[in-house]
Amino acid sequence: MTQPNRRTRTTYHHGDLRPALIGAGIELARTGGPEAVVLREVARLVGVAPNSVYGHFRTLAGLKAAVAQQALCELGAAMAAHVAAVPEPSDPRAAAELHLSEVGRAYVRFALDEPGLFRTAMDGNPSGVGTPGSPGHEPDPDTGGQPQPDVILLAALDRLTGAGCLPPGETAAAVVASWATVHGLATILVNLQPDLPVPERDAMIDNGLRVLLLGVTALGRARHAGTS
Amino acid sequence: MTQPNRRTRTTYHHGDLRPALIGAGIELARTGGPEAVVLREVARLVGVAPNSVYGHFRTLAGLKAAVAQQALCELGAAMAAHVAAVPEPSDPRAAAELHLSEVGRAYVRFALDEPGLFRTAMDGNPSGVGTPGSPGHEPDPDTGGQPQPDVILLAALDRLTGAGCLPPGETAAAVVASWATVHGLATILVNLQPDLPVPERDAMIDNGLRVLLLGVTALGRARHAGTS
DNA sequence: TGTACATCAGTGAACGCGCGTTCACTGATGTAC
DNA sequence: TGTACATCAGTGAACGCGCGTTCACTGATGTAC
Repeated sequence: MTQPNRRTRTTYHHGDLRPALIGAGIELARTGGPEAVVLREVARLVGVAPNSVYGHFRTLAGLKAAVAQQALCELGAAMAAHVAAVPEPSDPRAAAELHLSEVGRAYVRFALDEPGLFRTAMDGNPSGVGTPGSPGHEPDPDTGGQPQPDVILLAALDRLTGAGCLPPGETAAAVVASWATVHGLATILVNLQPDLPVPERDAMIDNGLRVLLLGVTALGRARHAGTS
Repeated sequence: MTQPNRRTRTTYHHGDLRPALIGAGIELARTGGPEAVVLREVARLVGVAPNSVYGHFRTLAGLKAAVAQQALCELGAAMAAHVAAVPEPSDPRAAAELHLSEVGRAYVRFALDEPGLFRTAMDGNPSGVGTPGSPGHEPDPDTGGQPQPDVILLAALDRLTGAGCLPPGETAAAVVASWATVHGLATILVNLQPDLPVPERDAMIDNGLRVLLLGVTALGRARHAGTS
């Protein structure tokens, strides 16, 4: 947290300022959310004059966008790690269903573990995360090979389709329902119910994911009826 | 929007300053969200000295809380109005299902129609809205008889239970799933996808609500299996 | 009905603060010859 | 290998701003006698 400041540093040039600024922004965001990412504080943390930020970003907004992008990457990485750690049932249908469930759980868990980063990722990020698969969605260029949350979700749904649990024509519905459920759970628990005891909180997550899964898998059975 | 300012006003005393401050706060929140509710701007709008606010609120946070409470009331009122305007199918099961669906739609629609107020209502409002029916939830005192969003949702689920579409033991699951779906839809559309074309947006809402309903009604059929 | 006086509701001016951003600058670095 | 010089990366000081809050105040109101 304490970086070499001008006094401490031996070199005049920092050498790697841009990533250092983003890193400091991440630390501030982790603790205090997006509104804690303040130019002067970032510079202070890195040990550099406030205006030196302008050598690397045109404006504070630029730095904040980079920090948000980074936070989003951390979300993606956390999801990938969580999912990779869950053992696979042998039954392919059960495996596909559990997979979706755990992708969602990972999303919510990240929001709870890192509320500041979660809020930052969702802050100045109008389309960094979004409706995956919606028309006009072009892949973000500078993710550095990190798995993106929306890609992970889409993969989980593809797998469900492959296992015969979800008709291909209903991917859009499954995407939006999954996304809404997990994002709703996350924002409710983080912003509206931050002090909920852990058992209640976990029960909410379990219940939310359970109903989601029932709904998504029911899409296949209800293809004929027009319930909208 | 232009209130009598000190020049315009004939009386020295404003006479009704507290509600006028809240009202001005609401107007600012409507346009610019919670961060637009700024003490000096509120006072300016009402036509009163900045410090006069302290006669009615101990601090800016107090005023903002009152504004958030008011915004929440407007959400409840909008939901009640929307639901009242939807014609009832004669079949009680269909009616109950449509009812829940429309409660959810009203929630999302308010968020889209009044994004500033929606964000304000959800801002400094850790438990004004929440898990209805969760233990420790005491009714808010000064709602002035307005229907509250969580009460409306609970009523919709009760009705579903009455129609035999939802086992009583699964109310908690249905609550959290409904809440997460509609809150997720609302925050995604308002914060992350603000520029989505209307048809796509409406399709997302329809799909989200459709899957929610499938999931909730499936709770009855799947009572035996332990999918969690 | 008239007057003294406590209380109420709002005023005016000022405070200190931290912010984002701009300016002209300087120390360090690397490349060409 | 040595030196001139353009470029790069960060410095230091200052700017104007709008903010929330505090202070001592004053005009208006209502009640007791």
